Amino acid sequence: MSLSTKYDPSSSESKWYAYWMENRHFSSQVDHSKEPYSIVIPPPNVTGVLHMGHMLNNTIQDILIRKARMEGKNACWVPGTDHASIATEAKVVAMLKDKGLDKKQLNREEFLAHAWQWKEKYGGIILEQLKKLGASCDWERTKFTMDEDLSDAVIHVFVDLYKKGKIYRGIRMVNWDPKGKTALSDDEVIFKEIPSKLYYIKYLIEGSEEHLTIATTRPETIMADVAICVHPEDDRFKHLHGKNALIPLINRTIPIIQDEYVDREFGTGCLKITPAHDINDYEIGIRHNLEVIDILADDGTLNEKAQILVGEDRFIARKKIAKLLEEAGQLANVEDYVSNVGHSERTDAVIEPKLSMQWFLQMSDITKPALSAVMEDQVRLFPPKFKNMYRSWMENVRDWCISRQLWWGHRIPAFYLPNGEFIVAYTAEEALREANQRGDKKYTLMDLRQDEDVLDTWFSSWLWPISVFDADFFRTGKKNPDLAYYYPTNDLVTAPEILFFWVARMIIAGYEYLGDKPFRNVYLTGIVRDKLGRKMSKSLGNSPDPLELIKNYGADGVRTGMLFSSPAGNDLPFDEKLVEQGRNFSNKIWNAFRLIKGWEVSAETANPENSAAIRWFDSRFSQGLVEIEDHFSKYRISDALLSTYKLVWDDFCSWYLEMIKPPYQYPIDQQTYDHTIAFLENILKVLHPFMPFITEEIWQQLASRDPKHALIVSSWPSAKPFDPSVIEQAQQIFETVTQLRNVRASKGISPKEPFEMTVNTEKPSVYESYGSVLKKLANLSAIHFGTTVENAVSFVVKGDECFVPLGQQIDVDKERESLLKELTYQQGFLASVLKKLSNERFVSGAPEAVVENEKKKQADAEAKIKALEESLSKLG
RNA sequence: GGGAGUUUAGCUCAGCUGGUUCAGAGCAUCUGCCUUACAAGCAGAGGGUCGGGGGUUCGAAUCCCUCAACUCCCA
Repeated sequence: MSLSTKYDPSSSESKWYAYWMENRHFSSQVDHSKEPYSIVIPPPNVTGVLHMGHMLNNTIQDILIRKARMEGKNACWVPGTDHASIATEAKVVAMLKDKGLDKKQLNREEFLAHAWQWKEKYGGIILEQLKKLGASCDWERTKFTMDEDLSDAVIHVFVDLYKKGKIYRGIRMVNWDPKGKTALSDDEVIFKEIPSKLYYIKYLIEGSEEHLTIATTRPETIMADVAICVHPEDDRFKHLHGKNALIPLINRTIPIIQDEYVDREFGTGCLKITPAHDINDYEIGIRHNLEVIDILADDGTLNEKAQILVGEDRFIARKKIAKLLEEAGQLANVEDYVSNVGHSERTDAVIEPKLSMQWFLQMSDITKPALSAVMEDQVRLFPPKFKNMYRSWMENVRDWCISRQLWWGHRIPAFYLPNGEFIVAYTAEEALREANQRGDKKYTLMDLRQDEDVLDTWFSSWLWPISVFDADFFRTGKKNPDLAYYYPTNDLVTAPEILFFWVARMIIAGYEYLGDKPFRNVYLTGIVRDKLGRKMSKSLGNSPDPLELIKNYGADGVRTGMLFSSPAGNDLPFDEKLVEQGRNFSNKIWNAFRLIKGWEVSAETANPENSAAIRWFDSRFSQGLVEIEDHFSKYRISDALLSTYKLVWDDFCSWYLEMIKPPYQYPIDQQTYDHTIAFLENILKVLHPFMPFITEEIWQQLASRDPKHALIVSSWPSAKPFDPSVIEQAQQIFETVTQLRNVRASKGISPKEPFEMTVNTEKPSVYESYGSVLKKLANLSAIHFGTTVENAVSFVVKGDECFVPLGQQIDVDKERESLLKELTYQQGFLASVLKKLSNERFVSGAPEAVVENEKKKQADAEAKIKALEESLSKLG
């Protein structure tokens, strides 16, 4: 036989993936004779490359989809990518910069041409990488959130929600990057501790000689002040209520107001209110109906509203104004201070809070069905602990800011007229028509100016479970056959960090547009961390390269390795050891196959001695399968894998194969061989979702099969009813074998030296049917039945007393000691059981089954004690 | 500041509505083996009183209170 002792994954992986693709095993079409089972992939960014999080996430999806496929369902896993406005635009800007091009020199169309070029070149990389992992997506259905039809869907939804009155424009404070001249999302802002100064500035109270002093880190913004705020309960300032103060240098009058927001302990207890340049001040400004004065231009210089230092950069202005204040005698003091300052992830510029006009989706009503769907388990979260988080978010949700100051994305379909009015319409033509119906003025397309902003990426991906099947639905309002058949999808597998950003919003869109959930179950994976518990990230460089791992350990090894320690919702502390374990498991399976493949089959004889082993494994397999199915039904994928692992390694390899294995160079009988092949085939089926490549490889080597009978489309095994006593009996034999091996190991006797064993039992038939097994696995030369043996080591298994005569090798004192130890334990056990049973309140209070169980324990313990006492007396 | 979660063997985790002397699994560790399927392996063994304290109960890892540590979300 030429099979290597080591499984080599490299050749079979590409071979079988190509085979599955060629035979279109991943593809799915509407077929009403079959139950649909669908999953939509959480679309990775087009900028993305495969990282460990994707590996975990997509492995789980692939396991679910492969199992469903084998269960005869019409399994459809839709892949795709999302356009990731911010990340992609940043990439493209960086790429242009490398080419010596500045985004500012390009117009929108030119920039987008570059962006699409970039997308065509790099956008598919991550999907190709998923294939290496074995992902059985229906690639013919691959979608991209900026595909023409999906883009149309987004625009239709925007128009629709606007017409329903759910989308509005409003002012909002954004993170402004004065260097990049763009707004940033909160995720793109990095906070750093920066040493700065706290300036104490004196403001004159109007109509008096008195001053009050405020402390600020941003003296350059005093020209934008609109009030001074004190705490209403603060006795130090009660006499100032209702008075006004004068801003230093420019002498503008501002009111002194009271608000509980003020921290009396911080600084002087007086707060200057600058709504245009601080989010908290902005909110106070709204509460007190204050005006907003914005003194900063987009590039971070002071504008004419500042009145002084116009045109100066904000940091230079800060120094200059401190000097001016000092000269005017209005700077009381300067202290060193460390403040937490937001910086742009990309330009490192200090972020400026800036008010700007944005588009919002009103969330108060639209979220209601989505909240109850999860609370009432229409959509089930795994693990369910996330329900709490989900609820608190949905109950306190704020309106969703859906506009972004970028070019790459879905451009907002709002068209402005020269008079400042705007019209939301699907196309410019429609907007024009409406504009001309509105009034007597006649406009042309040239008069319309479309909003410059694009929509938040989530505003397209929230439609994903609908639009991948039927993007036209949003236009036609009629479901196409795909949507009618595959929606709602079955499972969604994603990370808890985007439970709100994405999952909740998909549920919202599902109910808003189809009146139904987008998926039944949401499996939330953990975050893959390194050994030190840090999140894996490119900047830390602590993430292994997934493709490298696949190369070294095989895709099957990596898949199982990742799952070994990955219960739903728990973080996964990644360790290459896990992947090694996965590889070793592949190897174990491979070698079991090598053993079986190497057997010569003799047609003539059946070997009746193997029938007990066959009967046992048949039962054990069904038992194991029930356990595995149970784990799957609860989305405990990791536990399902571990149960499979033990079924294969311990039960099939370590026990079953050892039991039936013929001696070297002897043939195996036909009957045992046939059963063994059938067992192996079932095992391959159960393993397939976890380890698709090696199982298909072995499956195809076991017999020549046509594509219709490939493992990937074979039928999932079903558990047969089994007799638990078969398993119990085998368990007894296995324990006996272990005890016998233990005797050898503890006494330093070679496994090659045969033993004779005498058993004192009431059920000799068990030992008779497993006689050959016992002899083979424990190297017994004979099994006798009897009640006593001189000079023997003895042990008790389930009430049966076993003796192994060892002649001179036996140390009577040691034997007695170990028997006594066991006896003491059993007596203690019995005592505790009896104590319970003699307790009136236990017997009357506990359920009958529990009491019954205690009585059984009593009987077992008594039998064991009796056997042990007998053994002791025989030791003399 | 508000809310949630976690804390069980060296590591990662199971332990459902309290009931076997209940303390489990995998990995790691230790011992002995290259026994012709597999040293990426085989056989055997050791290891925790369930974060601390208190309570309820015939009985608590499991329920309640409290303290502590860690994590996350929101502000």
